[in-house]
Amino acid sequence: MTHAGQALLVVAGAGTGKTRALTRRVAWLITQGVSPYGVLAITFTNKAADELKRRLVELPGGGAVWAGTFHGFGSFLLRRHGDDIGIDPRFTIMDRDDQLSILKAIYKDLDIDKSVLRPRDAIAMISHRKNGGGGRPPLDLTLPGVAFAFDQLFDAYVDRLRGADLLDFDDLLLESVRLLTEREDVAALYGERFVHVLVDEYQDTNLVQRDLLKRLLGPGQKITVVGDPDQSIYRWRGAVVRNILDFGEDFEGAEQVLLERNYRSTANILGAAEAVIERNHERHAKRLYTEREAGRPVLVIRCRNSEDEGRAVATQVQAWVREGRRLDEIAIFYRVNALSRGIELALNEHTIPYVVVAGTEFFQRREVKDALSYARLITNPRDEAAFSRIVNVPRRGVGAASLQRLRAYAIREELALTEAAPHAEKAGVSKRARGGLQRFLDLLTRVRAMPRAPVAPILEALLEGSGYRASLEDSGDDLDRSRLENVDELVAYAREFDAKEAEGDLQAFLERAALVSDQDGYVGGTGRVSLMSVHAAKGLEFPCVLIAGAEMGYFPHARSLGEDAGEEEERRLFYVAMTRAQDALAVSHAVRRQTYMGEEHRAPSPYLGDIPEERLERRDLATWSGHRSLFDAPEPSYAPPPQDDADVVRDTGLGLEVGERVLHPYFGPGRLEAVGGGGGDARVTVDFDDHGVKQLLLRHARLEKLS
DNA sequence: GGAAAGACATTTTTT
DNA sequence: ATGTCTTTCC
Repeated sequence: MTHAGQALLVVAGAGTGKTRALTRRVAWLITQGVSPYGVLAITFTNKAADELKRRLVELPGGGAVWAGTFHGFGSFLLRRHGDDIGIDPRFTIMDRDDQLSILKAIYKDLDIDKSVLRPRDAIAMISHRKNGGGGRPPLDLTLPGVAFAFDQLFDAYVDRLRGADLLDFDDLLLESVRLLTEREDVAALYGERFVHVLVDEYQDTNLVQRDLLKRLLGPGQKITVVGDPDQSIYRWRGAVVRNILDFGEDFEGAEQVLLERNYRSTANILGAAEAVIERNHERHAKRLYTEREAGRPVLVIRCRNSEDEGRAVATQVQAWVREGRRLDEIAIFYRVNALSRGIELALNEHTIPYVVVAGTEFFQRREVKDALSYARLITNPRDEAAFSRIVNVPRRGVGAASLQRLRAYAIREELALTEAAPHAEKAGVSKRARGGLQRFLDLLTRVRAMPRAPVAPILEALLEGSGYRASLEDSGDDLDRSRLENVDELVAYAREFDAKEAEGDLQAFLERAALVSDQDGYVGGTGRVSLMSVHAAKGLEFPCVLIAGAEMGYFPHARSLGEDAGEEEERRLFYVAMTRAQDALAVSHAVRRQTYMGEEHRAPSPYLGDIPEERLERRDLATWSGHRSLFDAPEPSYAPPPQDDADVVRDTGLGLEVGERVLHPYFGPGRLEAVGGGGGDARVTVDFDDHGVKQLLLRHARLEKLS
C-alpha cells in the first residue's frame, strides 16, 4: 500500500480488505507529506465517504481531503464552475420521480401514446444514450414508431431540463466532463489541486466516470483505483467491467497489485464462492485463499413452496441464535425486493425482530418529496418538476387542465413553467385557478426573502405557509397522520443538519437529500436480523448469511437470460451474496413459488450445481412429508411476542427501553412509550414533554438516552 | 375541478 | 395483492 507510481490498480478480491486498503493509502499519503487538500477520494456511497473522512480527521489536516461519490464530485464542480458552460449553479438534482413527471408532461405536450414506449423504459433509454451506450444494451428501437417517439422524447426532455435548470444523475457526470473539456483553465485548476486521485469500487464505474477521471488527470497527478471485476454488479446502470479490466490501457504505465488473501470467510464458504465465479470468462485471473478453518458446509435448503421457505428461513435464524449468534449478526439476502414480504411474514410469525434495508427510502416518500419540492423552488425558481408536483398540493384549485394551459403557454413563449405562472391570465387559466396560483407564488416570494440558513425555519415557513401541514393535520386519515410524522422528521433532520453543518445552507441540504442512497441506510448493531437485496449488501459482511430464492428466474434473473454479459453479471451477483458470509452460509430455494400471476414451478439456481458436493449440506424439505414435523411445533420464541400493552419492556436495539426518558434532537425530552411492530418501518412511540405523543421511525429518530 | 370507483398492470437491481 | 392510472359523476 505504499506505491508511488503514476497509476495503480489494486485488484482486491472479496473480503481482502479493499476499503481498508484505500483508507490506509490515503493515510499513508498524508504521512508522506502530501497535502490532504490535494487528495481526491471517490467512493461508491456517501456512507463510505463519511467513514473515510471520519478516519482521516485524526490525521493532521485530514479533514481537507475531498471525499465523496462521483455524483457528489460532479455537483461540486458544477456549482462552482457551471456558469462557464451555461449551467446555472442554482440547478436542482433530479431523481427518478422527477424524470418521470417531466416525461409524462412531455408525453402530453407531444401527444405520444404511452403504450408505444413506457415512460420508465424511456428513462432507461435516455440514460443509456447519455452514457454513450455503455452497459446494458438499449431497448428495442426497431419496433414500429418507437425510435421516432424516442427521438422526440429525448430532445424535448433535454430541452425541458435546460429550461428548468434541472440536472439528472447522468448530467452531473456528463456536464462535468464537458466542463473539464471545454474549460482548460478549470481543468488546470483541479489538475493542480488534486495531486492524488483515488477511486473505490472501480469495477462499477461507467464510461462517463472513466472519462471524467481521464479529463481530470494531468501529467503530474497520480491515480489509484481499487476494485474487483468479480463484484461488478451495476451493468444495468451503465457500469462496464471493461473499465477495470482495461485500466492498464486507459492509464498508461499502470501498475497492478493483487490482493488475494481473504480474511473474512471460512474455507468452505470461500471455496464454494470461488467454484461459482470461476465459470465466468470476463475476469481478472486471481485465486483467493484463506487461512481460516474449513468451517461448516454451505447449507442448501430445498422447500416445497414460498411459504415453507419463509418458515425455513425463520427456523434457520432461530438455529443460529441457539448457537449463540446475535440477531444483528444474521442477514437475509434476496434478488428482488418483492421477496422480502414473505420472509417478513414468517419472521413476524416467529416473533423475530428484523429490519429491512432499503424498501421505501425515507427521502423518496411522497410527503417528504412534497416538502422538499417546496424547498427546491426556493433555491431554483425554475424547477419545473418541483412546481408541477406541488402547485396543487394542498389543493389550490390549480388542476391538471390549468397546469396544461400554463405549460402550453410556457412552451410557446419559451419560458420556464414557473416564469409563465405570473402570466396565467394570458395563458387562459381560469380565474379561480389564478387565485390559487397567486397565493402559491406569494408564499414562494415571501420565503425566498429568508436567509438560506438555517434550513429548518425555511422548511417550517413553507409547510405552515402553504397549508401543507394543516392539510395533513385536518385529515382524519391514518395514512396522513403518519405522513405528518414523516414531515416532522424531515424538519428534525434539517435541525440536525443545521447544528452539525456549519457551512450548510438550503442548497447543501437538498443536495444531500438527492444523493443519499439506500446503501447509506444500513446501520449495524440494531439487535435485529437484516433483510436486504443483494445489491444493497455490497460492501457489507455478516457472520451468518442466508440467501433466499436461489432459483432459476432469480439467480439468474429471468430478464437477464439471452444476454451473455447479463448472465455473467448474475453469477457475480450470486458470488457477491455468498462472499458476504463470514462463518455460516445457507441458501434456500422453493420448488413452487407464488407470483402475482399464479404458482410457478421453479428449478434450483444452476450456480448451486457448480459448488463441489463436499462443501455442501443438503436439506430437503420438499420431498417427503416427514419433514413437515419441523414446522408443526413452532420453536419457543426468545423474543417477547408483540403486544399492544405499552408497559411491556422491549429493547429497541439502541440500548433504550420502554419507560425510559429520551432526548430527540428536535422534539426535545420525552418518555419512550412503546416500540411498535417490526421491520424497516419499526416505530417508537414517544410522549414528548413539549410536543405530545409522536410516533417516529426507529431508523431515523435519533433518540438519545436521558439519565 | 375534484372525489370516488373501477381498471389495470405490476416485478430487477438504484446513484 | 397493491398501487397507479382512467373513467365517471357531482
